[in-house]
Amino acid sequence: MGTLADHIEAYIKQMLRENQGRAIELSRAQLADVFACVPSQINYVLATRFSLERGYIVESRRGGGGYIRIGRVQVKDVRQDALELLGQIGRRLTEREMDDLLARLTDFRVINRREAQLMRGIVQQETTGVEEGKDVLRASLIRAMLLLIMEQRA
Amino acid sequence: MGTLADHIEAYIKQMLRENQGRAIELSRAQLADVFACVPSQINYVLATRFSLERGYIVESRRGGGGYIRIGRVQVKDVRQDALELLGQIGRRLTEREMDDLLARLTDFRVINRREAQLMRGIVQQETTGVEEGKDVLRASLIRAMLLLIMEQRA
DNA sequence: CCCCCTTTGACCATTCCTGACCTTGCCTTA
DNA sequence: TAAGGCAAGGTCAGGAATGGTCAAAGGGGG
Repeated sequence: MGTLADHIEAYIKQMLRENQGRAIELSRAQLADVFACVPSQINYVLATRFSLERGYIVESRRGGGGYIRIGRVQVKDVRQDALELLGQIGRRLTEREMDDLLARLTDFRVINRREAQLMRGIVQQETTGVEEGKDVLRASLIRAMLLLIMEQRA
Repeated sequence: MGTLADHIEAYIKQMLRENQGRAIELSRAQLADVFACVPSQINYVLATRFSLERGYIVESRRGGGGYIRIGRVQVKDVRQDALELLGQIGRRLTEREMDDLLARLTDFRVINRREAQLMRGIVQQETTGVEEGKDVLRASLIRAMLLLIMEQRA
């Protein structure tokens, strides 16, 4: 049930939860030791699961006393933030951008896992077979569905 | 009662039953091995027998640790009619047809007035400025939003 | 015989994991 | 205080493990 990367991701998120969402600090080498993997695997996890698009901020320093600090982007109101993100979706939205957006909204509890999955499924269905403008259609669909969800809950 | 596709379909449905309807996870290559067929046959079965319209959600991931997850969308009987209506939406949907559809759905209390109005607004917003394929986009948007609403209520 | 559903296979795309090599920062010591 | 050493973390490219797509061939019922 999951790759090494998934487990490391879960481990870090657990740490964040235990720290009430405040930023945590860790050592790359130590974490790699915990999971018995090469240190660069940690970078892979950070790059793919804790990107800015997904709502995380990662800073680090090299050299003696080096560290990696992971925090979440601060938002006053998640709903407001979500609306802004929606506004920022341009005319086009790639699959990756959609995944990042949905992951972020899920992490921030704007939508739940099931809704995210469903939206992915619907977009999948509506875009297969479409030749051109897949990204444009995807942007439209995601905007429509998210707006609908958020307005319904307002 | 006969084709390979039918057997694979039955096999997957059996797995779902045994798992009490909770989502199951499988490996495309392994399943193909079980039935001694090419992996893409699995995709065929998924596409033809486990579509959203039929009440299933399929998500997958490629690469190492890849998987295919199949879950059920819960649709109550009340919504079954609506789902059929949805299936009847063709590739295109004029504004007039959309209005008729929303009116019917409102009459049958599948959605309420506010939701109908909201959907109209969103469709309006997403289609203004679009030159070609407005009806196609409208069909897509309405299908997407209705599916979302119906599943949320399941 | 024709049409539609099935089946196959060649080719493609994505994700993960590792290891070699690079950069940065601090500390010790001549 | 300059040089060298040690202690972090960063980059990148490659290989392996999966799943996806699409067009063409196959086959069975009307």
